[in-house]
Amino acid sequence: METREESEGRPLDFIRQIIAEDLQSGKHHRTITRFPPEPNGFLHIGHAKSICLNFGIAGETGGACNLRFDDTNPSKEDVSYVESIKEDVKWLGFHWGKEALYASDYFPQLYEFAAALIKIDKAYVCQLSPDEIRQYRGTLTEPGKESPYRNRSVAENLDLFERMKSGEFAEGSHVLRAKIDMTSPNVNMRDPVIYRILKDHHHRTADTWVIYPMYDYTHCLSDMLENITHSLCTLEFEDHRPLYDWVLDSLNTPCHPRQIEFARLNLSYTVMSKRKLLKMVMGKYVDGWDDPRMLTISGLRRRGYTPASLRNFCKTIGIGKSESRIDMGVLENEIRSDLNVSAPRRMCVLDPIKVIIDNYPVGQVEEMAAMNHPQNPKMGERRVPFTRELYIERDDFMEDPPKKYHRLGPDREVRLRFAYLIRYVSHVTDAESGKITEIHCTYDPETRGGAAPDGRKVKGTIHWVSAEKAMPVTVRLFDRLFKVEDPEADKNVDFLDQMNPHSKIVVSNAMAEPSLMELHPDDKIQFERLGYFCADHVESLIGRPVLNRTVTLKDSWGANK
RNA sequence: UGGGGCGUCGCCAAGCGGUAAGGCACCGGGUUUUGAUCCCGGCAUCCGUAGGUUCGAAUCCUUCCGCCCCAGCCA
Repeated sequence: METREESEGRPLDFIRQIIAEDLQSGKHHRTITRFPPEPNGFLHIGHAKSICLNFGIAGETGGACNLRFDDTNPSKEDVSYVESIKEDVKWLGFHWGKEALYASDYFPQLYEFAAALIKIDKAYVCQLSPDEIRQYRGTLTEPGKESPYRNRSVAENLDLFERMKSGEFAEGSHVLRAKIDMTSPNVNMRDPVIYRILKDHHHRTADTWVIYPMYDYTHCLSDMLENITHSLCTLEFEDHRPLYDWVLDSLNTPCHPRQIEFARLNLSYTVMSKRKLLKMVMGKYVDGWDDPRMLTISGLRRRGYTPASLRNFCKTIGIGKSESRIDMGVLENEIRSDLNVSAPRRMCVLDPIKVIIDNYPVGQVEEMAAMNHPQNPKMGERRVPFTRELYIERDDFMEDPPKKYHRLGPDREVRLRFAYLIRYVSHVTDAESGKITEIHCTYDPETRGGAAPDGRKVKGTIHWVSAEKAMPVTVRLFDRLFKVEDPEADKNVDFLDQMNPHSKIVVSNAMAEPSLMELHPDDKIQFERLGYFCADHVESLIGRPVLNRTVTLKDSWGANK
């Protein structure tokens, strides 16, 4: 019973249950997991799920989690990716042992294991062309047939494999195959290729090797060499588990990790495959891997998400085997609840309309005290200058408002947050454009700070900024990258055609309160009534912030409009 | 029509033979100088389907249905 519950009383997922049992039964005394990214792209939120799982389990059970780069395909991999991956894992708040590991470090051992497989007649060099290999493999419903090279002698195989390694043969001319069963109903077991010739420059081993081991062969042995106890991967590898086990069993290794598969993460209104993300980056559909709209770790970081919010998100969605698509709202909810307690409040007007307080002295400036957080006085307050001419949000005035509209309109009185109650007098409309250019109001001097001595109620509270003292800032409003919940649902439509053309709106002349002068890159704030924003850590300077909208506030009014 | 998986509230997800947790969303109500936050309440007589076993089933057995993955010298 105890093993099913975490300290917080949350039930254990099926993987943690298995591990708890293994620990209790004494099968293992310490768990070692691993996070094995291929350095061929940036990490995304789906990887965060795996990272939180693997590092999380290690942390909870006093074990360890290795960061191991699965770098067996030099044609797709690059050092720049290993750097970004390390940075992202660290940023998420996790630590790997002594140093990062690389499958490529095991190439010499892997080669020896392959030779050993040949010696026990469980691997052979095959000279069928890629095309022929496919034909010989059979189909899902028909068995394959054996390669004519399948029954070479051990000596000949050893010689050929050695010559593959020495670079004697051309790419594609020879492969090493496991000798298993061409009639297996599991296609992965029909003599899978375990080594191929690739004359590419490897980011770590340079030109030392011209033969590279395949994933199925490499992964299990790497796990074994690192004494991994539980090898956690996604569902599509379920069919590969027999091969994982076959390699280790055939080599009779001293350690045999247990592979367990779980469902990968899908989120609504986005795509998660690295291939597709790469396509968006290369095709300039977004501004790079760390574009704030991207669900990459670096994109989310730049957007203003915190490590804790991502970790909480992963905890919330849980681990299971059923394929799911999580609503974006769940992710947004996590960052809101984090920023709600930590982000200082500020005021900014995105779409300014001028308000003139007719009875306020020209040239007078008052410094209004504004709390940095309504529920947390410890966060202190700042002063916001109030003057005769102000800006309010164009949305906060309506000529003919409905009853339920809690803002400014003809004959209405509203509160300017932390300032005064103001009453509508008149407004001016530009004859040509029909746009309202200014609104005249009067203020009640008795209501300084926003409270009416007579206790009268007003329609609502709106944010504002002094027209003279405001600082113009650039604000970017981000929205979901895709128009549809599942951009991959329709196989006949290119996912790129489903992108949301309005996912990034740049507001270059928003008006912010002067305290934003002090904002540092990466600082996170809430603009009252608008949402959470952060100073873009690439493009901001102190005194000249570029703000990214992380997420809007919940809006029960906008939703009913 | 080969093999491997999965089907519990709109979206996730507990449940492990004793009579359906929780979160998000949604709907009410209260507080509020952010239509935010916070608080209170509501939200599956039912667990893809049809049978069976049992005193008792979402949990065990069988049938059928639906969905996903696999035929890279990618991972």
